[in-house]
Amino acid sequence: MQFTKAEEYGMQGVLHLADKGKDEVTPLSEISEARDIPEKFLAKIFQSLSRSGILRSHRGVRGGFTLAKPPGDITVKDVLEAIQGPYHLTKCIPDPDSCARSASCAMRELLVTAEERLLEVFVKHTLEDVVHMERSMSAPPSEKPNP
Amino acid sequence: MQFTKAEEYGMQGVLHLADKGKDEVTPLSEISEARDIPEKFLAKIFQSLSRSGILRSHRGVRGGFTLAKPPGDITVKDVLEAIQGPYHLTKCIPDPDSCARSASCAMRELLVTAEERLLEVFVKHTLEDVVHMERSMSAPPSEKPNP
DNA sequence: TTCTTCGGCCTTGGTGAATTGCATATGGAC
DNA sequence: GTCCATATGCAATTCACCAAGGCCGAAGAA
Ligand code: SF4
Ligand code: SF4
Repeated sequence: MQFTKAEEYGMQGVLHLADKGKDEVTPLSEISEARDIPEKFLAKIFQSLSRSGILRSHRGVRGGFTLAKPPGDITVKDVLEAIQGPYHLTKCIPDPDSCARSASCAMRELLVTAEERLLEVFVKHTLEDVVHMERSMSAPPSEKPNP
Repeated sequence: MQFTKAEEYGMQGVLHLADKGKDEVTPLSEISEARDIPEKFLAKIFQSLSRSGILRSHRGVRGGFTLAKPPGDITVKDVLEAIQGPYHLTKCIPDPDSCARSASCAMRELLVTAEERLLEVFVKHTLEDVVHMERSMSAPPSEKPNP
């Protein structure tokens, strides 16, 4: 990365849609206000996500966006990579020829491993998982009932 | 990250020292030439490493740098953090107050996990390990003896 | 003393992140 | 069929930081 605002906002926006159900069309203005995201910025991010087939856009009055697939079929990695392209700690990882030293570079081996560990976390969680986590975090009603 | 040039160069430089043995004083000029690193840039990086107690500097004729500790006592993470400060995917990880949403944000939980997985790799490998890997990679003499 | 090497500070150019603005296209509501 | 809300596309701006280079001073061995 670094984890950019675009990724941050993009995830928030997609989670907002996932939380509302797959087929509820929601305009940018609502998401922008609810999650406190600059509307024009979010528009650009959602365009990337539409083109990647993660969102579906609907123009015209009462238009907006919906998820293109069920939340359980979209991983966090799908969203992040749709926003900022494939993530790599160094360019020598996807393209060993970019560094003359790569063939005998031990650091590169380490970086490949590190990158794998990082991405594993994002691959193994779908939007459904995250929404579920979010709900259980924000609503713990039986924690300490009033005496 | 992103993995910056400073980290890249810093690791290369430190590995060069580790490869030569703990107590061999080596000037910037040699490292700079051997590993193809801009000398002034490397100088700045090594200053940070000196201040962090990873390197020791020696001024004057036949001066240079040495490791301050045995290579087995220095982890890759030590070096990387000395160069660019503590690594965090987002600022809400070390400082939850920086985001109003942090208390009920599931993404943050995911990011904490992802960051841990990434750093584990850097903590578990010392310079000694990496130098050892490097040697075994660049010198496989018994792989295919001449017929 | 002298020469070598590091130390600190300041400057520069370049790149990309994070916005904002405006003009255009689309399609549902009426 | 007209209107208006909405997305789409492109341009431009601002700002931060990375990468590098230059200059002079300090330290220290010979
Ligand atoms: S030196 Fe190693 S880690 Fe650095 S760019 Fe080259 S191959 Fe990659
Ligand atoms: S929304 Fe969640 S992940 Fe993003 S900064 Fe706030 S706490 Fe961190």
